[in-house]
Amino acid sequence: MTQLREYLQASSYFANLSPSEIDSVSRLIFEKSFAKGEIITWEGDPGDALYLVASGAVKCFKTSEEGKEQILQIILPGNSFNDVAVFDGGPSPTSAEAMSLVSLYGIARRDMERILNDYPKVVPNVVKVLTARIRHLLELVEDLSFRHVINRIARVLMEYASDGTGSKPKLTQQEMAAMTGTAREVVGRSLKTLQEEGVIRMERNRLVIANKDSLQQMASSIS
Amino acid sequence: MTQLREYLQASSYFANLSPSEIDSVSRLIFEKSFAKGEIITWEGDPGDALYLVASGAVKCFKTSEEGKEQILQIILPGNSFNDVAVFDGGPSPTSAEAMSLVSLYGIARRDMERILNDYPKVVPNVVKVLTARIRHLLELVEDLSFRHVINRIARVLMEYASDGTGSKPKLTQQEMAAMTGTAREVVGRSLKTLQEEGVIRMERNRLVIANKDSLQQMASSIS
DNA sequence: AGAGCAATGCGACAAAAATCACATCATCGA
DNA sequence: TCGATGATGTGATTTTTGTCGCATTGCTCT
Repeated sequence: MTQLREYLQASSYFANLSPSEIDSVSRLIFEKSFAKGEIITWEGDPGDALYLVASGAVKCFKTSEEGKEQILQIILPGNSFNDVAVFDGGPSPTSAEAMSLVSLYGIARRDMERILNDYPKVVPNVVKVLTARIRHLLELVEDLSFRHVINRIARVLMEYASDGTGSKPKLTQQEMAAMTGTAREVVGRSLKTLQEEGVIRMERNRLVIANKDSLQQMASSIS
Repeated sequence: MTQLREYLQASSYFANLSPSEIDSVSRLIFEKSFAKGEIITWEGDPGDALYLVASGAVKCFKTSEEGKEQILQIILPGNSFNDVAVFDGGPSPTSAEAMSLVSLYGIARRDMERILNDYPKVVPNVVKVLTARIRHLLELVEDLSFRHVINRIARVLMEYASDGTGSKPKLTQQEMAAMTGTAREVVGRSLKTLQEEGVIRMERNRLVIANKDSLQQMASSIS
């Protein structure tokens, strides 16, 4: 329980609440776990609850009629998903799947409404989370519209290079493809190219950034 | 002035305020006009003010280093832009340009903060505007990632077919290209294809939807 | 009316990305 | 330890999209 309170204290939604307020909020939270590969929410489901990731990683994605997948965001510990549907009452715009063993803190929609009402201090936080989401999506659009696949992949590598905390999951080529809106084979070939250019290196089945500067350059350049 | 109050009464931000509250809000608003082609906000500018479109049309877009343009949204009367930067205090993520003679109602950031503070009833509206923006961007990502150019164009045609109110501006091929993330020539070819298939028709320099059903089908299909 | 400029039309070609078809490699359970 | 399954590597080929170059057309502003 103390763990939960500490988590809330550090979360983007409740960072500025007093200990006693945190305490009230914590009483509304339920916990839930999912095994790797399990679906947490389906696109189109009603947004019954908002989830905060306590541990593990969750991917938010859309699926096309033809089965292609586009990952919109990988949610790491400390961040939330399913916010949009909870706040506007509409159907969830994306599906969410556990990328690893995941444990979540959930808040039912009703309770979130109550919290917003009772603790107006939370409002600016909500607004910040939503605007951050918008900025993130704008970047994704920019990526899809302006950059070539190899540059998008460089960006993914920059962002998801393991930081030692182990919170960022190792990505498969399939997942990188879903993040960059392309096909798995194309990712493989791009990685090969990056390798030939000495930007990255494969070490015993592990991808290592060999030249961070040139990767950064690839990540920001357009062509 | 009455006009302004009526406008606010109907706007997504202030719809549920009482007449006297609307009155106070209206005193904070300044008016501004722009000629067709004028830039209203540059990407990267501080978000000093939020704008509501009173008349005309405004395009929000990003520009790549190479000069390619991606339109994110066309803002028609009743809707707002520059919200994100105003609410999170960061630089504006997009540029905005007048697509026609435009008149705007502006609210300075400070004043918007004050309004949010004084009239908590506005909060849910803000949240709704932001979530709507997120949903719209998710659709754009879906489009860019899943659909071919010709299907995206069909969607644009469906959405921007003149509705008789005259608020939707006639789009050039260049603009459709910027909306669908492609090149002008490709738009031209796609329109030609749609024409050959009898889906649309060109009448004295005016594009007419000949078969709404098949256009709808093109717009929703993936391949 | 005509100059000038923006918007189009269109063919030819280049480039990027998608698709197919397999072979190979890793890893994780039983 | 041995399959089975999932993840990769890779060539060949097709589709789609992007680019170039230029001719036309249409509109706007004197």
